[in-house]
Parts: sequence; C-alpha cells; structure tokens
Amino acid sequence: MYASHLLPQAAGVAYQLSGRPSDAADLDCMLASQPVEKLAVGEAVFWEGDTASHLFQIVEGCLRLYRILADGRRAIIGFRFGGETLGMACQNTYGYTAETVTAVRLRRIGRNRIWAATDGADLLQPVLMARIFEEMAAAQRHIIVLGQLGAEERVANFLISFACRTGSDRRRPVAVELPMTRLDIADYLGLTIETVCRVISKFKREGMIAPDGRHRIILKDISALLHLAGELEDGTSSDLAGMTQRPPAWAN
Amino acid sequence: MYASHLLPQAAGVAYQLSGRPSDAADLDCMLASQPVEKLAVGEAVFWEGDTASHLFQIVEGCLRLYRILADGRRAIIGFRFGGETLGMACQNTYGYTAETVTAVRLRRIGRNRIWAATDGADLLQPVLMARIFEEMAAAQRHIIVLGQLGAEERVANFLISFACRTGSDRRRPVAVELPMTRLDIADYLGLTIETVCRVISKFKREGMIAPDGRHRIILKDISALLHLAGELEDGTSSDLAGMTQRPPAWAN
DNA sequence: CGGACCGTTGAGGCTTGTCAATATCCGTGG
DNA sequence: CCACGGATATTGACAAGCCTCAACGGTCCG
Repeated sequence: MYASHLLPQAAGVAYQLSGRPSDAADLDCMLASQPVEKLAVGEAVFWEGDTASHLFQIVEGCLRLYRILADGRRAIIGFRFGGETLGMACQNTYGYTAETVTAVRLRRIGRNRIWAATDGADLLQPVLMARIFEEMAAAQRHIIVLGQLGAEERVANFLISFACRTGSDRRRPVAVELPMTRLDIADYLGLTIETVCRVISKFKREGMIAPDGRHRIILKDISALLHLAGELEDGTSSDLAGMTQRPPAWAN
Repeated sequence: MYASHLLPQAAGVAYQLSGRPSDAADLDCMLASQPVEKLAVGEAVFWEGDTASHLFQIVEGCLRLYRILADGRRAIIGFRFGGETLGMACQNTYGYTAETVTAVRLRRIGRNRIWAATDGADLLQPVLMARIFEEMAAAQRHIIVLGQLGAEERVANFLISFACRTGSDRRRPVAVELPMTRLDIADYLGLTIETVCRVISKFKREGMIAPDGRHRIILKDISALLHLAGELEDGTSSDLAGMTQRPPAWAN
C-alpha cells in the first residue's frame, strides 16, 4: 500500500486540479520547487530543541515524532506519513525529535519564507491554519485515548485511525500498513510492547483482524473495532477535505 | 492599555495606524472594547459542536474544557483561568464544551473580526500564532503526562503546573488555588477520584504538601514535587518572542 | 439543624507492567 | 541459495498499580 506517494496530499492537489486558484495550491507550489531529500532508516530530520527553521513535506515514508523523558522513557507524540507535513505547529524550537521509521523522501522549506508569503496576499494563511488546527484536534483525540481508554480500546483506535490515514481502499476487509515496530506502537499508546502484542493476539483470536507479517494487519471486522474504539474516529478522520471544500471557519 | 472605542471593522487597522509597533496590544485592545459578560457556576460558555464563532478572554474565574465520550465518560481536556484565552485553536466548530467551575467574567470577540484584522499588515498574526503554538505545546505535555506517567507523577505535574500558571508568588512555600473538584482533577489526569485523593493524602503524609481546605494546597517541598514530575515543567515558558524575531529571509 | 454533595479511607479484584523464555523475521555473509 | 545471528515479536507466570465497591467523615447550604 505504498502507492500513497502517487496521490500526494489528497486535499491540496485535488483542489488545485479543480481549477480554482485556491489557497491550498500555494503551499504545495512553494514546496514543489524544492529538491527532494532522501533519508535512510533511523535518521533524524531534526532534534527536539533544534531551532524550528523549516517546514517539511513528506513525499514518501514514515516518521516517528518523540521526546525522551528525564528517566529515559521515550514518548512518541505521533507518526507522519507520505503526503503529510511536519514542523507546522512549532514555536521557536521543535518540541520533539523526528526520526525516520522507513526510508523517507521529503522536501523542506524555510519557515521564514512561509510567513513572508502570508504577508502579501494571504491566500496561504487559511491552509496553514487549517493544518495547524487539524494537528490540534489530533492531539486532543490522543489526549482522550491516553487518558480515558483501556489497552484494547487504544489499539482499536490506533488501527482504525491508521486505516483512515493511509488511505486504504474502502473495500472490506481493509489492510493496514504498520511500518513501525511494536515498541513504537507501545510508546505511542502509553502501553508496553507485551500488552500491545497480547491485544493484537486477542483481536486475532476473536477474528477481528488477521496479521500478515509484522507490518501488515487486515481488519476483518471494522464495526467491532469501531465499537471498541468508542466512535472517536467517525467524523474526525484526518480528512483535510472538510477544511478546503467549505468556507473557512474564520470567514464566519 | 489603550482606552479605545473602535468600530468593529476598523479595529485592526486603527491599531495599525496608531504607531506602536507592539503586537501584543492588538488583541487585548480589540477585546478591551468588548463588554464583560458574567456567568454563574456550572454555566456553559459554548458546547462541543457549536459553530466556533467567537474567541474569549477570561477576565476572572476558572473554566473546565471537556468532551463526553460515547459511553458517558467525561474527559477534561484542560482548565482555563483569568488572563487566558479560550477558543483560539479551533476549527469550524468547538472541539469541546467550556463550562464554568467558578463564577466567571469574560469578554468575547468574533473570530471573523480577528482574521479580518490580520488581512492588512499582520502585526496581530504573530501573537495569535504564538498562543496557538503554546496551546499545542501544552497539549503535547499533557499527552506525555497521560501516556507515560504514573498516578503520583501526574498529580505532582498537575500541582506544579498550576503553581506556575496561577502566578503564585515565588516565595516558598507556594499556595495553589484549585477551584475545581477532585472529580475534575481525576477526569483531567485520567485517574479516578479515589486515586487522586490517595495520592494527595500520601503527599501530605510525607510532608510535601499541606492541604488547606478543599481548594487550596500549600506546596512545602517543591523540589521533591519537581523531581516526581519528571522535570516536564521547566523550560516551557510561553515565550512570544519567537514569532517576532524571525530568522532573516536568507536563512533558508 | 438536616440533608446533599464532596472528600477520604479501606478491602479486594482486575488490568497492565515486569521478568523470563521461546519463536519468528530479516539482513548478512558464506 | 542457504545458514547464521541479531533484532523483533510472542507468550506465559507473576507482581504491582490502579479501579471498583463500600463505608464513613466533612463541609456547605438551605
């Protein structure tokens, strides 16, 4: 399912092709003129605390975003895939380290150039804001997952949300690619690697999923997973279409 | 601050022409011209799902921000106090309900007016972005607290972060006002009310804190609390400077 | 003064973490 | 192409932490 780079940023490009001289095209245009950089597995794009000088667009691959705590624990804040952006909602310095899970191809652009572009005609601004707000909404969903849900609910949420993001075809059963390790998943969900394994095994026993190798899981009973997930993922997928196909919120 | 009585549409521009290149005043200025509204205990400012039409500045009081899950659980996303803003990092609709914990006085301003004011020269934008980024950083800290820390660590974090926010004088011991109930704290920290109580009692037994009534706690051993909290609260000031001291345009 | 709500404390059970052993995957080199 | 070795994943037994249920105490308010 790594054909995702063939349809980069569904939102931006689709909108661009629709013929409207839209805002979404701006950012993509600026980025499209940048050279593509390649990173091997395990390389860092930037480190927590680095000056947040650039914004990145992932062409292909998967990244993990994490912080290391004082006692050595690793907290994974999130993952990013091809078609998504990186370094958007940062202050002076990056708040986390971004490291490749797979080989990654990406483009970068100076944040100063972004902000300079908004000074003139600010067609760009709504797109930036929409993406930042989407990141915020994702963070709040994650807060609820970590604060309120049990292990099975967390894993169900994880699977469902990744099924939505990686743009699986809507036929059922859906196959989900999980390039990250179980440890990555555990550090993301606030569980241990053993608990993640046990939950996955249980889902498999109960026929809800069918693992296919380490990094691929077929979701066989999506409604059961959705029910477990607590319907946190219904109207709130990382679907950017909602933000572009509608007058921006701040236009009121 | 400015004692301006600006017409709604002219607010941003008028400020812009006023000659002071200080951005932070902008938003405060626009808000200062709005009437103060008063809310009683338990009233909602807005509900999850409402159209996000306004931005609010809390003059005085305390609010809880929460979502109700499908099964009835309540997840508190955060608290807001006097001097803080509300409804900043939202998309089309508010992502949570905002309800008063104490009596609250606040001002509101239409989001459309905010964005209209950024259309010209955007002195306002850096301030808005800085606050949004600060909200984002707070959300990521909360993710780490909920995902990685145990009950005692969570409560210690909670106490420390509130000691910082409510602007306690730096003399030690520091008194922290906690207007919310234990249930609010539990729903915020992803614990039960009983666990919160037990941790507080333990801290009290060990001489780290000294509760004074239900809604006031004196922190007697801050370094011990900081150590428990895992030093998550040290270098995270809400530094607005970053967006205004941009790197030069050639720094790509 | 009484009642309702909030807070505190205790006993026991369930979920998850820890430790340990085994199995599987995958890249590397023969 | 196959064998090997290290990393990753899985499974089980046990312990620890947190939740549930229950009872009691405190406080605020009518």
